[in-house]
Amino acid sequence: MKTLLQNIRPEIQEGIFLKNPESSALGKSIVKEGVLLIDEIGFESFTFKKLGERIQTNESSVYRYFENKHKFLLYISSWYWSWMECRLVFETANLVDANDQLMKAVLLVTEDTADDISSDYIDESVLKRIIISDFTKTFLTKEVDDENREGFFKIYKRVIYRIAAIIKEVNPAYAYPESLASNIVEGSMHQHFLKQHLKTITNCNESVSPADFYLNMVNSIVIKSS
Amino acid sequence: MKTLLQNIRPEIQEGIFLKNPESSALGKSIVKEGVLLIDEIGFESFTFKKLGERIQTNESSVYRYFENKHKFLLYISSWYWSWMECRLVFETANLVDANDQLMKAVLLVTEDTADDISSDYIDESVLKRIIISDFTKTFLTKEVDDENREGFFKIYKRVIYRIAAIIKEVNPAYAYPESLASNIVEGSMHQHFLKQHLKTITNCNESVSPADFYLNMVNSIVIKSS
DNA sequence: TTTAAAATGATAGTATTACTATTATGTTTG
DNA sequence: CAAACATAATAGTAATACTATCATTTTAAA
Repeated sequence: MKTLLQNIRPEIQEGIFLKNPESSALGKSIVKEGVLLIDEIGFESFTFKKLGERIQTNESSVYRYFENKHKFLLYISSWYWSWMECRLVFETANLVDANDQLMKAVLLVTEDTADDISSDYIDESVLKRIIISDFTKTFLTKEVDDENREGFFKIYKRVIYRIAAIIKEVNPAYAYPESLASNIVEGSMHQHFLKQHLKTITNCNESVSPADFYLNMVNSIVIKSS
Repeated sequence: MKTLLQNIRPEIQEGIFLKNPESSALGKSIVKEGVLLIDEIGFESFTFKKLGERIQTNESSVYRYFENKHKFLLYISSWYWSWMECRLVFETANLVDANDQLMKAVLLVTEDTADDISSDYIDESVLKRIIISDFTKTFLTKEVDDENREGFFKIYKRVIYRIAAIIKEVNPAYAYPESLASNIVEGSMHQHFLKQHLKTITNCNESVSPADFYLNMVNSIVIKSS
């Protein structure tokens, strides 16, 4: 499993990058160190100038790979969701029971960290922190409709469709499979954030994880009523 | 009801503004037109310079009321949640049954728009659109812990506590009242956004509202199992 | 009604951001 | 070995995100 996923290269939508960062050492360094820098200083303070200084290259070289930092965030987000989609496929493939598939899928998208699998150059646990804090910023913009049309959220949406499909299989009568799927994915990121920063408005803590909360939710809504 | 809420002035946490915008005509104009401008051009493109031009005042005058646009967003967010808290209190006060209180509370925080009540100078339906697109940006920053310590999210958290309290009353055995409350509030904003912009990953549309989805959720999770 | 205080307006200035353009230098590959 | 390509270095622009200063207008207190 480890080696299998290690060699998977995500297909990132045309238009997110100017030049494929996978195609060169500099490109990989931009992505790897960019992720670390965003984690350290936050997306708002992150600039290509600072990244250039960090990896001892020129600002203009970074601009040859990505138009701007928003596109960079889209790139690493697509990377993350592509990796998540892979894991969803692999880890539910061998499960015959739809209920088991649903439990596994919900666990995967809501669980704390997944350091069991790691790519050669991107630190997934750091990436996950960035996704929790910054992923919503990729679509909470005035350009969301244009960018959606260009397919920039395709992989993310595919993850939602996949979970919704399992929900439908478990309970075909349930009226809101897509909403529930998007609520679980987006909501679990929110609960992770609250657990770290606004602890009083969540029940998640060291002993209770967002996965517990959402597994319970899915059980009550989809499974028990079926 | 209308007149009652019209006269309510929200208490905004010390430190969010430099000078109370409620204290002058210019201050009110900054808030009123600032809300409209953010709605028109988006929070990312919004600047105090543009706002100054719009209301024919100087950029520096705007800076006398708010340190920066992040604080401005915090201000209008506090305003919104303060108004929501008021409505929660008023509209559940006369309900004796906890179940009814919960349904009403969930309806209030998740429903489409609430143009039944309007303040003298802030357009609530426009404000709600901004909250849906931009509220999460108030806390998805590196400064969230400092700002939380300063009480900048106090009113928002109070809204969550209130809903969580009703959940507990309806079903004291339920293990995740705060998480469910924060999931409903945050999640409904997300569903509203999806309904507008990423329609394929939600079941909400012209005929199905986020309120339907969350009322169903609450019914399955809290009420039926109690 | 005067006068002092407070609020606003106008102008200027700085550092940083978010880029684009140009040219030089190094590095592959056919 | 040369052409093509990638990167480095430098410079430059417009906009952003402010701060400071000082003049003018408004308001409120004596």
